[in-house]
Amino acid sequence: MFKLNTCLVLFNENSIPLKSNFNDKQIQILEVAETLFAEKGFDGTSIRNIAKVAKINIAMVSYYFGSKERLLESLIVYRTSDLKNQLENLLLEDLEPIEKINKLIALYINRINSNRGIYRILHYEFTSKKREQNLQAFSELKKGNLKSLETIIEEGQKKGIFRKDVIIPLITPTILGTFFHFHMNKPFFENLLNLKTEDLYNNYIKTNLTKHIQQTIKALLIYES
Amino acid sequence: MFKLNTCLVLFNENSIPLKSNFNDKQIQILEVAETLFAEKGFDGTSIRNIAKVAKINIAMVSYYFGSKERLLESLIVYRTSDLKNQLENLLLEDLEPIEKINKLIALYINRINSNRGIYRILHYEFTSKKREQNLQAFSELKKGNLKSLETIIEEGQKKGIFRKDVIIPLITPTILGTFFHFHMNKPFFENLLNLKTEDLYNNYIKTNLTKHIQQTIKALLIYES
DNA sequence: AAAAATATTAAACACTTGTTTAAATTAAAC
DNA sequence: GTTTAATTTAAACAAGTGTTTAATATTTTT
Repeated sequence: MFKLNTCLVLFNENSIPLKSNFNDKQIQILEVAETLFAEKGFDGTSIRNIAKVAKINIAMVSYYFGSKERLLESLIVYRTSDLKNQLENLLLEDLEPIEKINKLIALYINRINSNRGIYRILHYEFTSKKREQNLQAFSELKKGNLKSLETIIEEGQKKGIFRKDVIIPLITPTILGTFFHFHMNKPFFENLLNLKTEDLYNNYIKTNLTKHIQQTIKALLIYES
Repeated sequence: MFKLNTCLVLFNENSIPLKSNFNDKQIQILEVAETLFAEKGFDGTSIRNIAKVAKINIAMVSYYFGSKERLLESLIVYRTSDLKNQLENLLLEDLEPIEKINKLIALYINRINSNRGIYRILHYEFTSKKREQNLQAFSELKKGNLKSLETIIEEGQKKGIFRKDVIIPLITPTILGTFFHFHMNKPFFENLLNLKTEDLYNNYIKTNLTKHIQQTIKALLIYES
């Protein structure tokens, strides 16, 4: 009588995303959900809320995704499926380690800033034990990203450019945490730094904030105390 | 017939907290609310939920705080009222600038880590426009904290120890953001760094994470490129 | 064009939400 | 000890929650 189309990304044995076959209607729902989840949180957003904005019937969410929880899962898959590849391509480029780090930072910040919604959601919907099940795929992504960073830094250490007493897993928190904390306090910094328009705000992130993070990580990796 | 005791902190013209006169019952409710809000978010926590854990009647929240929203306001007041003083005392200590910075970082991390709940709540319940009203008092706190940091860094710059091309308002995001991002991804790092018990986790924050942040900020402030 | 599969709908489901009420209990004041 | 005030309670309130159902409309396949 009816078909429940899960449409999740398929993974092979090496967990490389093969395809994410969401149809137009699903994508429409996903993008509305992304906006609302980011604005008001997962629990703060109701299905009726999503349906109204997306101009669909409330039953369509269950029909296309099964449940609200699985809508969130699908959203993560939809948004994180190609970051891995981008990072792996960066590794292969012919650049000095510090340049790779700078590019990695710029890539992270730009990517997160233009997919603001989903990363904000990831940043704090997945802390509670309740959602730890969904966390599996996300955890794999994070491990892969860390591996890429590790490769670059170890390369720099071998060349004698980077110091060896840094705790590599803590560098990601510094990069991403700086961005998130800035963005989480958007109204505060808009006011403090006179970033009256959305353009000014985004530009500040793309230039000053990115530069600050690059400067910080470079100093951390190179400075001899 | 009944008295509605708001019990908010009183501010004088200089917005210095005079006293926060919550009674025992209110504090009991506040601390349960803090735990639950931090665990499951504001919207994810129901009054019945709080009442059950705190072993009180559900009407008591409205009775003592007026509403769920005002319970959150009270919680913020209850938890943030003495940080300002601690920072101002640090400024007066007779220490080298870099030592002051290190102490400020340790103070921040320790304080946030032992009041984990409320800061986690502040970190992401106050981003949505919806709660911007409550944001006023919190914004004042942040401005004060920034002022303290600025004083220390400018002192170091005058002494010729610190470089002058750092963007001071972005240092707080690096300090706090690093901690928060680490803490937000607790399950991930517990697994990655083998922090099996709560003690091991807390100890890692108190030693390694704090050291990493101090090392990072020191490098940023001192390193000449 | 007929049949089958898919998409969409409004209505109902059972349940949870924050808040209020009015009665019952306990504590304080006189 | 009686009266007044403060606290606590169970019950009810209207509104909102995620999900399911069965009927209808649309599209695709034969």
